[in-house]
Amino acid sequence: MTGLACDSCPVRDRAACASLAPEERAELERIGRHRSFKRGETIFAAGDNDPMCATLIAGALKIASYDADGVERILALVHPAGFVGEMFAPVAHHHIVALTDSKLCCFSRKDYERAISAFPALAGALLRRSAEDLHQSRALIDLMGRRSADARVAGLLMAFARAASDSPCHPAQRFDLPLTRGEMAGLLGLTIETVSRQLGKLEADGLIRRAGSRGIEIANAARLEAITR
Amino acid sequence: MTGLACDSCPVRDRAACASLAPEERAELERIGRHRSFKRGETIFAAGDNDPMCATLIAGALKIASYDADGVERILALVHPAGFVGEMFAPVAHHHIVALTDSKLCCFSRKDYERAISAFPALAGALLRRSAEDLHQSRALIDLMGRRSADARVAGLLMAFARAASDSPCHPAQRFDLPLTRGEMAGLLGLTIETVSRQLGKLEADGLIRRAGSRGIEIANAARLEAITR
DNA sequence: CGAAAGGTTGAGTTCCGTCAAGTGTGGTGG
DNA sequence: CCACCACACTTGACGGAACTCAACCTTTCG
Repeated sequence: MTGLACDSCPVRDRAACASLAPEERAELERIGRHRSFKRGETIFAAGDNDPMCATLIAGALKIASYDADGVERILALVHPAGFVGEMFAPVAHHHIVALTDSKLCCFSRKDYERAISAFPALAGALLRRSAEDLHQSRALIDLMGRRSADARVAGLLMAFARAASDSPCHPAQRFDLPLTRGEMAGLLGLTIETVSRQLGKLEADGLIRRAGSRGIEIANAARLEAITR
Repeated sequence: MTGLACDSCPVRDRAACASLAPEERAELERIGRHRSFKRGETIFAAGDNDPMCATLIAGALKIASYDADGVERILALVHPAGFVGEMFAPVAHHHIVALTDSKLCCFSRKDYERAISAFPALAGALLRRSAEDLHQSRALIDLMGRRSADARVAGLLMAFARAASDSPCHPAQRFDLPLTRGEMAGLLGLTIETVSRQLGKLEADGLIRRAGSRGIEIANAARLEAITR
């Protein structure tokens, strides 16, 4: 709920606004504001008709829908520098919830639309982000289309390992799961129990080692990758 | 392989180029060319490094990946006025194949990139298309996340019914399946046999009627919708 | 300390994938 | 015109994988 300070923003050169000239960014800074959310808080709810959009500065979000039984289905994860919010639909389609304590840089849609038409570079940057999001979505579809639970869980672990790595090509060998079992299940279309059992089996087979309930160490990346198909 | 004729183009006011002023469109017309593909032909293959992009004029496409066993996984369907091709990645990520005989309006990526920076309206229009694609992807993720095969098949039928309808709100009551059983299976992460059995069961339960292998008539939309969750 | 939330494990059952055989149907060529 | 073939689709039997239900363990937090 504070003013902005783009100069010290941790995502200042990765987010969409990074493409702007200094004076353009000053204008964005004028119309946006920082907000913080605690783990589990809902940022936008499906059906909201007071549309907002935002860049994630720190933390992590999930985009999710809930069926009639209240079962959560996770449609996408959002990482820092990611952009969320409906720019074109009249109402929000999905729930956006903080996975961890998070900071966002929020804009009213009307203001942001004006900024897009005023600053052509912004449209280009958003297009690039959107293409990236689309690619991530399709990667998830690919993952969920696998028919066996072990392929899905192994694929998710490899995806996390890649995301946790600094170098874009080599996956991290050791990382913490960013999701609960229930969230992993919601992402993969499985149940909590199945995810838990598959992790146990991967450990028993010597493909991974576990430290606590969240820590993962990849013991045999090649075999883990091989299960993935 | 012919020149363009935007004036008579069937998607002239729905595709991305619709946002352009006449003289801008004339420039696009100069750098693009029409190509036709037969059902089953590959338009772009994953790994292509001679990147192209295109607007679909007529027909239908699938974006797909293939696992080590050759099992096809369909990541997205593309309808007329849709845009395909990687604008940002160095190589194509997925295969793009014609589902039916199709016509495309193709551009080299380099040319199209130039057009985007020259004509800001084009970036906006592509952003809108991209947001739509992203929404479709998430709808598919939602569908695939359903745990039972009947919910997935019923949901797919409802999606086709909505797509086949002229009016955006009410689903068509009668339509032809645009996909083979194998393609439906690849889209939903099921097997051909399971899709076939679920269709049989939906018919036996009186929720749908079938005419030939492709014709579908929705007999009880409410109950079909209810299964969907 | 107790409660709540996340996680694991076990037993039983249902569902879906696999394998296999069989039924159209459209297309090609004799 | 018909024989043949390829392809899409259907149907059945079977077994294994994943879901359900339930109990229990662990960690965190008030």
